[in-house]
Amino acid sequence: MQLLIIHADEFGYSLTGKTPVAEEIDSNLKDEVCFEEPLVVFCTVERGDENDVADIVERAVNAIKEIANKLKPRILVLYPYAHLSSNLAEPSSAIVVLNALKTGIEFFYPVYRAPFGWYKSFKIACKGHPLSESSMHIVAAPLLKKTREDVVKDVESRFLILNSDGGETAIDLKNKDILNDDVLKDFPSLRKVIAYEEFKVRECETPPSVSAMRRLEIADYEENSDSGHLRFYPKGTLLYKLLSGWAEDIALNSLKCMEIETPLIYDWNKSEIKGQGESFHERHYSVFVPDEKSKTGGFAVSKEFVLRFAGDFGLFSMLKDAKISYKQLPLRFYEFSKSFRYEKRGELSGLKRLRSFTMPDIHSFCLDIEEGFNEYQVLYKKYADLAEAADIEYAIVFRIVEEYYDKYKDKIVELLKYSKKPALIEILSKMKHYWALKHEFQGIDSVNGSCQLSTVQLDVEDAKRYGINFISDTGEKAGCIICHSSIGAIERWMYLLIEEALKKDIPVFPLWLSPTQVRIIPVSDKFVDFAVELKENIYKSGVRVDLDDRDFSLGKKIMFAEEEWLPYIVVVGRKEVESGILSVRNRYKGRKNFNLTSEELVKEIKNVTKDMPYRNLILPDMLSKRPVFFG
RNA sequence: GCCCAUGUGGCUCAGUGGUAGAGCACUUCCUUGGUAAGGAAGAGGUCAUCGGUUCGAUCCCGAUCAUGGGCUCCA
Repeated sequence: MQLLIIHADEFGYSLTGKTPVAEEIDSNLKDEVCFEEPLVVFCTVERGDENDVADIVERAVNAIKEIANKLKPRILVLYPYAHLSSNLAEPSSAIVVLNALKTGIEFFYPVYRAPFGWYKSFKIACKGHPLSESSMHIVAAPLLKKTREDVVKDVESRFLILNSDGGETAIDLKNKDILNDDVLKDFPSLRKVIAYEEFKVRECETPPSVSAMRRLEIADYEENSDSGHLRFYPKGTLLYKLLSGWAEDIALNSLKCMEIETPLIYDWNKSEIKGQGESFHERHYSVFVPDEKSKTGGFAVSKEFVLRFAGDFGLFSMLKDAKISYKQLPLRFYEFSKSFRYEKRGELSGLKRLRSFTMPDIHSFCLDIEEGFNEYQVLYKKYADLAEAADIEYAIVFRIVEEYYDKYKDKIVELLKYSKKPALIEILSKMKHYWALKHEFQGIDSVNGSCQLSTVQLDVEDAKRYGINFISDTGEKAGCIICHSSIGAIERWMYLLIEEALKKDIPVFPLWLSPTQVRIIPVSDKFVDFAVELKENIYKSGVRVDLDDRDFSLGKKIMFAEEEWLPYIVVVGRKEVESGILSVRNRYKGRKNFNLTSEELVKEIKNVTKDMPYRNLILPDMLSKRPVFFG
């Protein structure tokens, strides 16, 4: 809310016509009014003010009261004035706020409110003394966290385990013995998540991926950046691109989402941005811009931007302005976006917890809960497919408001059937956040820690809050049901892929994600020509293949390949040149050697990686041409 | 942010109140090999940074920064 307050000798206005948003006024009211010795409060209600009318009004009333007490005007004139801000509230909510403000002021001062939405001509004679003019920007308190805690205080939750056959077992999370209960005996992954998330059981070990990500030349710390911003070497970049490619494929080819791209920085002075920031505990990066008017340099005081801390801003802002008909629903959008959160120093951890991370987000805007739930199921299944394809350990946790659980339990069971897993269900006595229902796939690392990957949230409130409406079949505005979802941060997938590999005796990535799929090692440089030809042939079939042409002994080159977790190692020498049969070491089969032709090898690889994204190698395929990034 | 631990060549680590050492990697040479380390030589370090104590600090003390763990928070 923006206020311009003027202490005047005289103030008068007359109505000259209606604007399209004019409020109805009492016909008895005079068209022309004049006040002596008033305090005129020009007031602009801004978008976001309606979120917490009581708070914003209280603040405005206090500010006005403070000035009025000093100046002792005869009357206060509350004058709706749209021109103090470029970020106006909806007219209907502006009227609500203005009326509340009038009521608030009436308690201590006589007040007159000019009509909203009329063209008016006005005359004002400002007194001109130092206190006679002031302006102020009233924003809601940064108290959201507290108020949320207050809201959450009387939300009760209970937990149960829901099986894919619909069977329920209530569990008491006050009692740690549940971890050894028979209910969890057959579901070790779910047990780990409950232990880690609910009982805070910690192994106090460093996840081995923290050093492995560097040793494998996937990711590394970047000393010239801030903590929590990593650099990715070519192998890490390939992993990242493959995972992103998968996310994109789901979004664009399978779900036919519209893809958008929105800014990375947003105006911190906009109330909707600030409002969200507060719910993230103001853990954002601030971006200041140079003050162009300043001759001595420095930053513009009036401008502050934030690096976005979630992916929703751009999309929501775009849709707020869009004209949407019920006939177009559901609408699906995809955005691949980097988010920035200024996490506390001690919260950062390898690839698990970063200050910048990448989220491929899918949002579906739906007609009603039914349609929302259909979308929910579609998204859930896609994300479950990825978790299976990436071959990582995960468990499912649902969080649901009681009434929705009663109504939609069957649909959840359907999803659990699809996943062939049970889930931990948290049932909330009432709404705690904007969602009525959400689930998380909790990935599990090699030290029994867990972290959230994919999530889908059925949001029944935000559309109203952000003004995302569609026109219904009766021609009225209605709020959408929003399905928020993300496959999860790409960096976290990388984290869990490395962790999952390290749980095994012979660590290895899934073939479709292996930076190099086949390594060819000539026995000596006499066989390099043959090896190059073989490499070219395999490469043409769409397999990531490279060739170790360095001057190391055979044994050493094998060792290097093993340390890189190479899935297939092909040694070529005189025997292979003569017979055309390759000796292939297969890491998925206990590093045993098999005799295959190159066609059979390609066929096997193609078969295993069927339907998965593919990208070419993004490193030189001759190892002698590759720099050593680490070690 | 708080508590604990760590910081020595590109990597993994020894070591000492009198300014440093190994293995690997790197460069050059020899070796032309059959499934986890063939051989030799060379080059590489203000011992995280800044202060303090000391005749003298990489070592002792303090602060800062970075990394890991716990709390808190979270995708």
